[in-house]
Amino acid sequence: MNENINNSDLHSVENCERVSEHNNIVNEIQNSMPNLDTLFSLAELFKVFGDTTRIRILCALFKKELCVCEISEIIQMGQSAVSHQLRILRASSLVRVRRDGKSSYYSLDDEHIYKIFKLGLEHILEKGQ
Amino acid sequence: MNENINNSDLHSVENCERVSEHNNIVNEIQNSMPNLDTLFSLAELFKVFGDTTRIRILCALFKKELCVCEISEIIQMGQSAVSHQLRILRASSLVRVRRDGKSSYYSLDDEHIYKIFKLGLEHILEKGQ
DNA sequence: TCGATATATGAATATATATTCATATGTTAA
DNA sequence: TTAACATATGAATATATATTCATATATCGA
Repeated sequence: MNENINNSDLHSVENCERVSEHNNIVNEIQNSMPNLDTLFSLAELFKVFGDTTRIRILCALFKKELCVCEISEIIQMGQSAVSHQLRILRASSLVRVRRDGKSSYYSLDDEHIYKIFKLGLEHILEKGQ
Repeated sequence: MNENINNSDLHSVENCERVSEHNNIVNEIQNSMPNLDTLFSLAELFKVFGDTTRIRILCALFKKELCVCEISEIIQMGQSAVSHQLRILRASSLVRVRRDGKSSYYSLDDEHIYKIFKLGLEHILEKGQ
């Protein structure tokens, strides 16, 4: 958790050199920013994308709906690990499940995923990894 | 690190019920996926977005170039913490620095950031946080 | 040069989290 | 109902990482 904002721990960074502008700039930008809850949720979402196993699962699901054991084989990871990660993806509404007999079939639950994925790829292609 | 793929540790998930299709599906999708290095880099990139402090820094920089002590005040975090996070943002080519006298001025280094940010916001608005 | 300011960074610590193991739950077929 | 299969999940462990503290580096003015 990185939400432990503790003013008393802050170093005494009062004002830097551009004194007159300084406070105006700080206030202006503070007011323009989304509230902390929103930014926290946003970070939580990207955290879900920030794991190779989950990225690989999402990427596999771009093609088609898959059951857990198929995902497990495709990305060469144990069933348990895959299930745990699918739970996280479910909790973020990135995938949905459909039960059919003994199997659970997972599919993407959001049209933003592919776009985010693609923008990320463009960034690393341009800037290098 | 989550790259320790160890086949010998995998459970004996050989085939699920749809036996005939199974191997074809697995192969087809494995072939369609970007290589592991690319997906690893992609996860690394999103990991950078997956922290509230860094998201707040990026969000502050949407408005204008800022020096470290301004960022520190805007997001109400210590100078050291901010510097550490800026280093990570720099390493991912998400921000760039310009030195001017005693201050370092940071700005966004990528036009994808805002788009990714926006898509993420759309997701949490639709799906709830 | 010296002191003040701004930033950067190594080390330590606390916290978060991914994987594994063991096992529970749920489903189907015999 | 029992056995086999598919998936889910709690607990433990190992690893990663965010923040803080102390301190180093860099720039400027007196």
